[in-house]
Amino acid sequence: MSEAFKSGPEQQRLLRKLESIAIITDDERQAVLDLPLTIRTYAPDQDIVRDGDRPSECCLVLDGFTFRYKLLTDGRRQILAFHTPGDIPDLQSLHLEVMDHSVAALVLTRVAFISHIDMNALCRRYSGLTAALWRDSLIDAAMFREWMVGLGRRSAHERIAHLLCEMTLRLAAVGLSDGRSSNLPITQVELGDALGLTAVHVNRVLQDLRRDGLITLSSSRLTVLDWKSLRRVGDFDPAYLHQNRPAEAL
Amino acid sequence: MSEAFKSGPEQQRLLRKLESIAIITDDERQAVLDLPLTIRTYAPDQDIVRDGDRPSECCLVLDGFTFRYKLLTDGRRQILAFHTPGDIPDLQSLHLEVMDHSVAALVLTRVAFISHIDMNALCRRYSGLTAALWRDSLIDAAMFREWMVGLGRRSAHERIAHLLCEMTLRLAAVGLSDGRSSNLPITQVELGDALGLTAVHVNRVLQDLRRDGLITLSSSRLTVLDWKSLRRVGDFDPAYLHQNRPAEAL
DNA sequence: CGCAATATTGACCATCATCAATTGGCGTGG
DNA sequence: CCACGCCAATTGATGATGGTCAATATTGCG
Repeated sequence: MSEAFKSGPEQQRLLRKLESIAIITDDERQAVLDLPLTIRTYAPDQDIVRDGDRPSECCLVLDGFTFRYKLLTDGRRQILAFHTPGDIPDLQSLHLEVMDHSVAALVLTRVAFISHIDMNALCRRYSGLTAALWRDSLIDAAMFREWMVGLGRRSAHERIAHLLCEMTLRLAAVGLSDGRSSNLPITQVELGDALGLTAVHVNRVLQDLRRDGLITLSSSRLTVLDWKSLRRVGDFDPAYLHQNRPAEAL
Repeated sequence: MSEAFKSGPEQQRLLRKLESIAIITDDERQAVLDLPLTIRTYAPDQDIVRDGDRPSECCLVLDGFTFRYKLLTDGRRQILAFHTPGDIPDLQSLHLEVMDHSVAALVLTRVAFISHIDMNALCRRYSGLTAALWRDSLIDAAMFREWMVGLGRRSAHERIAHLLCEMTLRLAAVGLSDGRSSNLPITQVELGDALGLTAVHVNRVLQDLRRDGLITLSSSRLTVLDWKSLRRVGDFDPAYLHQNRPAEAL
């Protein structure tokens, strides 16, 4: 269930991510490729890191999906983010000792762990990598801000349309969508917990979106039939994703 | 309206903030004290940085309050955060070229600007300062996460009680509250925009909290009469603030 | 003293929650 | 191969939280 690698294809995943958010020099590239990783696999709904933990390593998503969430004392759950391959969902643990939320696998997911010690050594030697990782954590925060707008001020229809736009774009950015159809293994309960809605209401809104010919969504397959309308309904502007290359194809 | 300083009491404000979140060496301390600042003053509701801007400097709150917000196309507003003296509300602009939200003064506010060039030079030379600032931006994100939980999953009463707890604690941390009574110049409209509620509903909930003897709030003065109950109503756990010294006095 | 911003009140209503039951898809074991 | 079981999706009925609209009171302040 757990294996250590030296310079396999897993490091490449991290490298591609970093190169997508900053310019990486040859030295830095090599240092990333030399990073020791520990690979582990998680079942759906299994926790990877828990609220209150004091992690000594960060996790990098390799295959599958993860999500971050917080639980209220009475069991209500708020999902804070969904993560795709290349993401480091608990990067913040590098500088915040104790976790203020949990990270779990959404589906069967392969994860690579990088020790904080190695990560810090890397950052101390290469200020370019520090900047890249810092920037990554800032984009993370930018996505929280946009979700706050949805939770606070958007209607259920707007929120759902917005999320579908965001996920399609993000999956396309890592080659997991052609911008039209994607594998999106998120249940309606999870959508509700992410968007501050009940699963029942999510269901009804999805039916509206289907009826209006905007999307198709069944057995984990999302297809955007009418990108323009979906984008309009969700009032979606991808600026907050801070992707350098504009998604002109969409 | 704008003045340049060398090593005045304004740098002290920044230093105290950094020392509250990380250990700072003597060299680093001196470097912060030598930081060139530009001081400006803003009227209530005046924008300091705007959504879409490409700032070349960061702003440090000296006196007063600021808030960050996003506007929807139809005018709805979501307030993302309130900031007190010592905070750097747009620190993320150091690594994200274009602003994805705006920063404005809540009341008459004095702000110090630090150029990105100076900031980056400082970070390149002192990795401890980089870590401190990075950590600060991660605490910022942690607060967004907690607010997301409120917006998505808490009732109006819970949200308001939670915010009042948070503000009291944060103001106490910078010496602007004794933990009981504080100057909190936030209108009910602004509270609503921060909490995803209407001003009318905020008004009604505040009346409940007053009637139940939890707080007193009028003419910008908040007094917590029953901290324990307020904390219980808001389901408030300050862990997400990542303050090192626990607020045992409360 | 008199505006202008903020707070407050009342009546009415919409969105979304709650509760409960049913359906459908799919993997598994007999 | 099919029945069972489980999980996710769907449907219906009902209701509460919080929104909307509009008027009035209060407060701060020049």
